[in-house]
Amino acid sequence: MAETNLEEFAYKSIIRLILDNHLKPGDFLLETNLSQSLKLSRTPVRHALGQLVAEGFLDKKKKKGCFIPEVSSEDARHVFFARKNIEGLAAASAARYAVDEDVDFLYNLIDKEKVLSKKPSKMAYVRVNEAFHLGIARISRNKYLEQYCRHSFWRSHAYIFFFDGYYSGKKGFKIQETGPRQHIQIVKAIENRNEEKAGNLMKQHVRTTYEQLLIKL
Amino acid sequence: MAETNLEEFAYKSIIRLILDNHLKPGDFLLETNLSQSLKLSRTPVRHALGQLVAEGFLDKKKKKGCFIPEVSSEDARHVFFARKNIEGLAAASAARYAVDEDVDFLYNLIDKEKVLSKKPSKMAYVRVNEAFHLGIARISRNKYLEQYCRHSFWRSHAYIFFFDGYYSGKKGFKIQETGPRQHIQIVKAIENRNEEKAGNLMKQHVRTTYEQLLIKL
DNA sequence: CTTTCCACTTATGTATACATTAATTAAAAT
DNA sequence: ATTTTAATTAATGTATACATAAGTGGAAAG
Repeated sequence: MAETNLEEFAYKSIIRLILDNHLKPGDFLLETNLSQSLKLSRTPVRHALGQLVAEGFLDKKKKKGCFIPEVSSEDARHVFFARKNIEGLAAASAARYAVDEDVDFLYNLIDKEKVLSKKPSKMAYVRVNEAFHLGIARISRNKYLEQYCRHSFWRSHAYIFFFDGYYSGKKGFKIQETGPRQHIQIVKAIENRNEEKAGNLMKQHVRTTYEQLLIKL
Repeated sequence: MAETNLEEFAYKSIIRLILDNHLKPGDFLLETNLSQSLKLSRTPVRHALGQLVAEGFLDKKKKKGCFIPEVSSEDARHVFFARKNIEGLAAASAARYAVDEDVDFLYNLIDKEKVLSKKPSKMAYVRVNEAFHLGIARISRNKYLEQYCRHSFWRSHAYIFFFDGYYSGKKGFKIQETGPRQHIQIVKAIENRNEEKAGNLMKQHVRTTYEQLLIKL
């Protein structure tokens, strides 16, 4: 917490709040509340919220406040369409630029996934999954692709949380078998420097995620 | 200028400043300067700068300030790669969702381009060109694609300005013949609802822009 | 019972004073 | 002459007081 200014602290705290604290779409994040609970003035909190809005992770109504974006099936279609194609590009690019260390990194994540499949914990699974997808985005070595991947990934995640009974308190979460299996195939394609295959597998993988979501809708 | 708050005013003014006022990569945009020249307090200016940094249009050094991102041939390659593919997706999507009004809108822009080719003015040309590209992004009816298009377009524009002698004061600007011609082809593909063709033509068009840039480098 | 209007509340929007720190410059020591 | 160090500067970072407007609820009119 030290070594960083209050704006950054506020920014990270708010993200943490969003990811960990079961905030529902439509919920407001009020400057006054946040500054009280984080024990700082409104100024850095306001700045952090502005960042999150600019990045597209929060929406905002003038003179009203910032809130978790509303969900809709149309919006889900849009975000998954964008994500599918952009992550596909990133995976293809990753297959081109990956060095051995990168491949090792991805295999390590897959090992962690295997361990988690024995003792399922949604929080842990989500983290590893995120590390995998954003890891490939990073390996693409293209900061623009990476930025768009990160954005569409996080934005799509609102749906995964929302429709998986996370907010409504359903318990029956279990890790999909398809996820880890597809991850392995993607890494193999990257390892073989097969750009086209890596891209197509990633597109397919994101499509699968979307289709599993649609069933619950 | 009315009907909007000062943060928005500051935001738009700064973008305008960047696009119109010959700012070079590495140039700083200082809160104090801006607030003086825009005749408002630092607060809304600071907020606007924060937005622009969060959106990736400006870079920032802690306790130092915000500045126009540095350029490099590697970065140019990255941004044009992303832009080419994403605008390609957007054009394909536009071919799917365009209504007659949209096609009219695009043909109108092309008419304006034709007029401009007689009396070339870089500023005017750049505006119409931007309206064309962002217009297609809008017609894609996908707000995520649109956001990424807008970002990569603006970011790539830094290069077009920079290497076109805009900063260095060279005068010999003339509108490329290829640009308007390719625009017409793209609109025709959209009019015919030919998604694949529209996408490929747009990719080709952005690639052309990049190649014309590389010659000057 | 419904609608309109007005004051009231609440949260953002803005200005300003002050704190902090990265960078620079000049002085001092080796 | 070069390096170290201390003071200055110039900008951001932060807190706070106040302004403003969007939403709310209740009283008055229909």
